[in-house]
Amino acid sequence: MVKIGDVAREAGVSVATVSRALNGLATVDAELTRRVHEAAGRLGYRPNAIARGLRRQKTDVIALVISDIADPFFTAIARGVEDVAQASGYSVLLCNADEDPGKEARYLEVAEIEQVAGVLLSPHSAATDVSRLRAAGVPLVVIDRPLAEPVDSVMVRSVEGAMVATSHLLDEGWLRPACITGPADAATAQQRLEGYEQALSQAGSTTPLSVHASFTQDGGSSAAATLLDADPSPDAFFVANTQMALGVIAELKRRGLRVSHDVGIITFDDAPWAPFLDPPVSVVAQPAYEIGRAAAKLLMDRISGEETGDARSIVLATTLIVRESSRRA
Amino acid sequence: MVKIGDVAREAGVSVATVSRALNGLATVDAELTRRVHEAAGRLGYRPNAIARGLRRQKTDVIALVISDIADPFFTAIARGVEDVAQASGYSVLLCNADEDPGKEARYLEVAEIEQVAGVLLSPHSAATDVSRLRAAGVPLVVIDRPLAEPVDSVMVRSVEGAMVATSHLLDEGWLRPACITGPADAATAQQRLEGYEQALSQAGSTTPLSVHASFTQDGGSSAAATLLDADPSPDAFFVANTQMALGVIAELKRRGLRVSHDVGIITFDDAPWAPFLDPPVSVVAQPAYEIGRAAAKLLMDRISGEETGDARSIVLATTLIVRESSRRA
DNA sequence: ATGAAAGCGCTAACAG
DNA sequence: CTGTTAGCGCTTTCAT
Repeated sequence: MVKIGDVAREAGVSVATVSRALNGLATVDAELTRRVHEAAGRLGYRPNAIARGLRRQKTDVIALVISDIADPFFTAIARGVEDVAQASGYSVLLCNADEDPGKEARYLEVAEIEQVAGVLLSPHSAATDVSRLRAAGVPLVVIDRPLAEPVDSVMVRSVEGAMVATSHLLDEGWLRPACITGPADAATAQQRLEGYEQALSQAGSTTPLSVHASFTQDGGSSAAATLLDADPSPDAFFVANTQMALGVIAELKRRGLRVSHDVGIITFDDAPWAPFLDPPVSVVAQPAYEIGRAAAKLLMDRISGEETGDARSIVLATTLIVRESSRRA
Repeated sequence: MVKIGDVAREAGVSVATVSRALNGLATVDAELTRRVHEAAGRLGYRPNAIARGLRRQKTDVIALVISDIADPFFTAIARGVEDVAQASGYSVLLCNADEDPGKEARYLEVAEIEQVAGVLLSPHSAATDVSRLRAAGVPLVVIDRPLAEPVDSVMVRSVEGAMVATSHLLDEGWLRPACITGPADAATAQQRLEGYEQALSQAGSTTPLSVHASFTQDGGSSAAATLLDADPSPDAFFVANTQMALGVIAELKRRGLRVSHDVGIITFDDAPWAPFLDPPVSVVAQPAYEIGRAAAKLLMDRISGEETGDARSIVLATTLIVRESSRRA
């Protein structure tokens, strides 16, 4: 490994000068700067990020803790984050909490001991503990799901989106829409259920009918099965994410129920495949990539110290995209 | 920040003893070990990974450089990697090269300067330069795509899988199957094309008809458009990945062509949504999660020094899953 | 504008 | 078995 001392010798200057020149500290003579860069190039020198991190008490990596890497919503966020992080010279430590509070806690600890410059987090629930991070003064931006305490955040109008989706089902003439949502302790699961319930009560229609399940395809399947076995059973579903929606559709298929003829479906989040299912599925879309970008920008502002004020909150809107699955054929 | 010295004082021992006790170095008196752990707990001490990394000249993170985070194939790999890495106490720095050699090179450099313990890489092409990593003695395992030099790797029988897929199309009675594959410089794109061509020449059938495009939905769409406008045009498609397949299907729909009636389709890789499209799409599936696990295990063996021999190579099989899109209705 | 030297927090010789 | 201490490679005072 070639280190800064080697470059210094090669360039005939001190290590301090090499450090300054390489970090663009302006206070270095142009000629020396040239010699340093030349020497560094000749030697193939790469500054050791660990050593620098120790000295600076902070690294050039930010942590992104997402809830589920298999969910296109989160990978889209990841792309947004990555794009702005990279533009600012930061690497992204992508952590998949997998909707598991234990894993989430472990990753938050990793972020702490790895001295990341900041963390982006979609907290499993409002109870997620970020006290150590905050005590350590690590900039934090929360994504998609709220936290109890005030903190920078990028959210979408989740409750509103859920209301819109449910109302749309009602408008289409479905009589007993049910809600299939995520784990009871997950914030987004609660919000989507809440929006559903509000829409129902506003319409003064049927009693709510909902079930919690894991945010996965299997979760969607078993939730649908439970609901379909109930009496009376629902004739439409508002589903909390696309992975669950796939499961619901699978269960319907299994039972020979035809979407849009026998039962209506609409789901939270769009997915690349949604327009191509049989029938195409209606969704409430979230601007995932933009969420990622916005959150990363907020974080960069904190890291750079450009922003020091109170918690800022960005709230993005959802978009209802009606395809066929929610229509009554 | 509470540091090792604070714990030492609190426990009434030296920093060396704290370090040894916390790292489970056995050579510490049980009573002292207890006191150290107690003190550490009381103080909420977390060892600084950066400082440790500098001293040990190596961190507890491995880098996983994948080609496209939007591709379910790679996210499944990521899950496999993460699961074994975590079990061994490693964090994963997940890097999305985005099929861009420039980004890939940058991430490889990040891996180097961040002193990661090892790297898992799905190289964009055989020309991907890993010389610096190797010179630095960083353990490397290559995934999914071969490298020119000998190195630990986990591959699938890609060419064979492509042959099986193409032969299946021929067996179903399609007369002019075309191949839609990835960028010309991407190794997997080449392999899939190669298998396609071999199947065709073996069958002594029509001249090959293929086009390279980006591994995305848009890539699939435009490739399909090009092919469909050709004369004579193909009556079936072997598509190199699921994202492209979605694009092909979109283009077909746009033109009013019905899959399995007017044209057949089969794609490399399975996807959760594949069974639910209209019609369900046939695939050649890869054991993505297993690939991730196997690769991570290989890497762990190298990192631990348990394995020091020549490059090992694991080759996994693909599975033909016939649904409806490839059938001739 | 440049250099010498002091650390960042930890681990691992080395001494005892 | 435990403590003292020398670094890991870098940045950043502090002198000059």
